[in-house]
Order: sequence, then structure tokens, then C-alpha cells
Amino acid sequence: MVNPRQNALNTKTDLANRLFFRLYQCANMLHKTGSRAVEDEGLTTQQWAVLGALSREKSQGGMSIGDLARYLMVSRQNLSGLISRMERDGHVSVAASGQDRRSRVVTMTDSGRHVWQDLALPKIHGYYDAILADFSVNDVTHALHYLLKILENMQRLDAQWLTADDGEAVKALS
Amino acid sequence: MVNPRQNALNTKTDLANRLFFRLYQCANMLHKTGSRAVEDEGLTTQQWAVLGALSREKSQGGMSIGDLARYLMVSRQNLSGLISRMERDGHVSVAASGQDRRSRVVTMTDSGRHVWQDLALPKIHGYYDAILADFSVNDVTHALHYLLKILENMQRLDAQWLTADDGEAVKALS
DNA sequence: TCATTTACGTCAATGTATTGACTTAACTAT
DNA sequence: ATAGTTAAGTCAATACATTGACGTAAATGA
Repeated sequence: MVNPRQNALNTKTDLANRLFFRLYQCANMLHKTGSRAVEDEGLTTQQWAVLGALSREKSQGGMSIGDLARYLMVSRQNLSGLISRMERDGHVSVAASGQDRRSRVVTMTDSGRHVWQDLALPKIHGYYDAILADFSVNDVTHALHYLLKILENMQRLDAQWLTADDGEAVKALS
Repeated sequence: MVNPRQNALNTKTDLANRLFFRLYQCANMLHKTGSRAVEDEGLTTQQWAVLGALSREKSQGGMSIGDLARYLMVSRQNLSGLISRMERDGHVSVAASGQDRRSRVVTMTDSGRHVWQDLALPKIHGYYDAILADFSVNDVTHALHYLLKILENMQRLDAQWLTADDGEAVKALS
């Protein structure tokens, strides 16, 4: 006997539905379990992402709020508050830019670097091990590849929306 | 010549780092582009998830706040506010449960069902098409498989944390 | 039966995320 | 040079997300 609903199962739309639902759940669980992994250090998943960005060799000289926002793909308004809390907690310091008087440069403090390197990173590696325990290197590579493709397409859609919105504005003015 | 940093590249830890960073970015972009896809209907990505849950045949009789929270993997405190906003906007109605006087049952209103079926679903399918345009059915299947594994491991870690926390509480009492 | 425990929902505090509006500064194209 | 545009950052309003604390109701166990 064939399941009468079988036509609707395993179609691309049905699979897409399940994929995005799982991505939604993953997003919730990432923020919950990620923050829990570094809560003893007074960090959250988002602050972990900021420290990770600032700890790269490429950003030894610090990063501006705008650079960080673009890198992490969040709004600069959001970063503004996040950086304020991290400054309050002594993890980062903010200084005026010599080049651009509008810009403010965010750098890790010595304390922030200590928290990141010595306290948070071991916890984070333990977190990776726990989540990816049954993943082979090949599995991680493939999962990364798919996430990257989804991300690129989301960015493309976002960019299209921005230009379409400009078009609307222009149309409204004419 | 071998890149001196090659040892650090493509190791499982390095790949894990990149995977979780991309997952973090995907989470941000999902909420941004998903909400944008249904903004004309006055919905957000989260409200879309709620309507999707309530529209299943399985939940014709409605779902309690707690059931919804477990299904979507968010806290019931969060759902409480989300449902209030959706009730305010007329998408769902909340009624007392006949079985359990503590419980409140959430159901889609006729208006909510109209918004979901006739307005939001076409937009959502367009969103799926835009993000998964260059995915084969096989690609979607594999991506779904990896997300599911990550999710299962995150849930396991979450459950372990809960029992470990209980253990701490017990230890503190003894 | 009656005390303990567990479950359901909400309130409050805090952190993260968005858009819109605004100020200030840098850039750009006459 | 100067007007117009773009870019950097912040403030405000709103939505989403967490934990902790609380009141009420159901379930459990001696």
C-alpha cells in the first residue's frame, strides 16, 4: 500500500520546510548552549563571536563597529550595544580612530585576551567536541559547505532587497 | 613550499570553528531575511514558525504554550510573550483547557489561517526557492541530515547540563 | 488522605536583534 | 570650492530570547 500523502513527502518543498525548521531550531539551541558553554567567563555566544573576530591576526590593530557588524552580519546598532556591555565588563576597549574621526576602534583588553585565550577557548573546544563528536572531518567539511551556500544565497537575497528598496524610494520620488 | 600555517588549517578544530561561525551568521540572516519575507503580512520568522506548527493536521485541536515551546525549542517564557503579540494581532486565540486547568490552548483564528495559507505560504515558498535555487534534492537532503545531527547533539548537551545542574543542587543540599 | 513534587503559565530583569531617525564627518562630482 | 551623497556611530521603539521567581493546579507517594 502506498501512503496517500506520500506525494507530498520528500519533495523539494517538503525538504525545504524541514531544513528551515531545523535551521530555526539550531539557531535557538546555538544561542542557548553556546552561551551556557562560556557563562562562567561572563560571556554569551555573541560576545564569543566578537572576541573571536578581534583575536584574529588580521585585526591586531582593532576593528571598527561597522567592520565588526559587517563581519558578524548583524546591524551596527546591535553591535553598538553589545560593545558597550563588553566595554563595561572590561573585555574590550574603544578608542577614537586616527584616520577617520567618525570611527571608533574596538580592541581586546589584556583582561579580555586572558579570558578569551586561557578561559573561554578551552571551553569552546570542549563544546565543539561535544557537538561534533560523531562527525568525521569529511562530515564537518560537507556541513560547512552547505551552510556556506545557504549563507551566500541569504546574503544575495538581502542585497537584492536593499537595491529593490532603493528602487521603490526612487519610484516614489518621481 | 608548504604553507607554515597549513598545520592549523583543515584540522577538525579549525573546521569546527568555521562551521559554528557560519551557523552563527546563518542564524542572524535567517531571522533577518525570514522576517523580511513575511513582513507584509505583519509576521516575523518566529511567528511564521508558530503558525507553521499550528497549521499541522496533528495540532488541529490547538497546542498549549508548553507544547509549542518544546516543539520550537524556545523557553515557555519566550512563547508567552510571542503568543501575546500574535493574539493582539488576531492571528491566534488562546482558550482555557478543558483537561488541565493550568493549561491554555493556542489555536489559529480564521484570520490567522487566511494570513498563513493565502498570504504567507506563497511568500515562504518563494523564499525557499530563492535560498535553495542551486540545491538539488540530494543537496537539501544532506544539508538537512547534518543540521539534524548537530541539533540532536545540542539537545543532548542541553539535557546533560540540566541533569548536571540538578546534581549540583543535590550536592549543595547534602 | 495529605504532603511532596512536578508541571503550566506569567512577571521581571537582562541581553540580543531589527528598523527608523539623527548627528557628525568623509567623500564626490561638479 | 561647495553642494549632495555616502558612511560611522548612537538613540529610541519594538520584538525575540534567556534565567529566576512566583502562584496555581495536577500528579505522586507514603
